[in-house]
Amino acid sequence: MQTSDLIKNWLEQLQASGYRVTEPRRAIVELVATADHALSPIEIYDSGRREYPRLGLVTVYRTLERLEELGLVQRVHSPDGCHRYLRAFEGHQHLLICTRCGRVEMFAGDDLDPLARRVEQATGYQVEEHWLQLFGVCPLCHA
Amino acid sequence: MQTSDLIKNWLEQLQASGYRVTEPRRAIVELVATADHALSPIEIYDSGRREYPRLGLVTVYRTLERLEELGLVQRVHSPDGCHRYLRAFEGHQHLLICTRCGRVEMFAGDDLDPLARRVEQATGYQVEEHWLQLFGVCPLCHA
DNA sequence: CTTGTATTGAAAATCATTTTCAATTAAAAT
DNA sequence: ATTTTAATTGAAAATGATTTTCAATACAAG
Repeated sequence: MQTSDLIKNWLEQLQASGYRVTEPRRAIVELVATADHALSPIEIYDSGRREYPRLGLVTVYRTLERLEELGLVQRVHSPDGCHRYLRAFEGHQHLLICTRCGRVEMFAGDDLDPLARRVEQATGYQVEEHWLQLFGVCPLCHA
Repeated sequence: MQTSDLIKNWLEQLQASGYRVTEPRRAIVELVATADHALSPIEIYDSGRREYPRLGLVTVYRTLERLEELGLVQRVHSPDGCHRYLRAFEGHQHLLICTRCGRVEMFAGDDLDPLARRVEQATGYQVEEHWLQLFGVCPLCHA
């Protein structure tokens, strides 16, 4: 899919879910849908203001919330405790992070559901969320 | 190892690393070394004050920092973004954390290696480390 | 027992995030 | 096209977690 189509698609999904398509949302969607790395709310705010100067940080948070609801973005937990947001691909995705340059790759993780279910049975827990991250060195950093 | 020995051991390690053994630290170590679930700083503060009423929250944070340095506790990232601290165990363990009470179960390092190798081939990354946490509600918190 | 320094806790600062609320604006209804 | 109506917005203030500052305290070395 072309990036312009992706943006259009996200906006359509917002609308189809009963949300309005507004200028601030357009600016945020444009950034997040096309980003090649995970963005923090403040980064989105700063970049977004270049596109739409009246943008408020609160709107960034609220829009990310909506996009997460719709499964369009996924939250990334940084070791420092603050959150970043990444475009979600289909299905549940896990992260592979380069320990040298910080680049983030995603990979499919359906594999974990059987494990989660096995652990549920063994422990009696109701597993709600799982979080898997791999750390490694990306091909570019090998050189 | 007896819990009393564990506490003594932690305090000795603090001292051996050039840190002083103080009343506040004793109270904090007593709590964290013997806890059966991951504790948040504020929980440690509240419980710790029963043992040593003049305890300050700042000291809790600082002591946890020291204990983490020494590899005695490990930090656990909650989905809500705040941190909990857990006595570090030997070997590679994965965590299942109750999002209500912070109780932690451990399950054996069920082989993620095949997955890691598959991801390596797909991405060209050299995977060095993996980190898996499950979040859920424990049986006790269902009631 | 004295002394030097690590440690402490209260208060204030910082940082991420949420809430409140009056003004604005998208989109449905006319 | 214009009106209407409710969703949305952004500024400011509130919140919650964590960090910094700094003068007072207390551990442990001498």
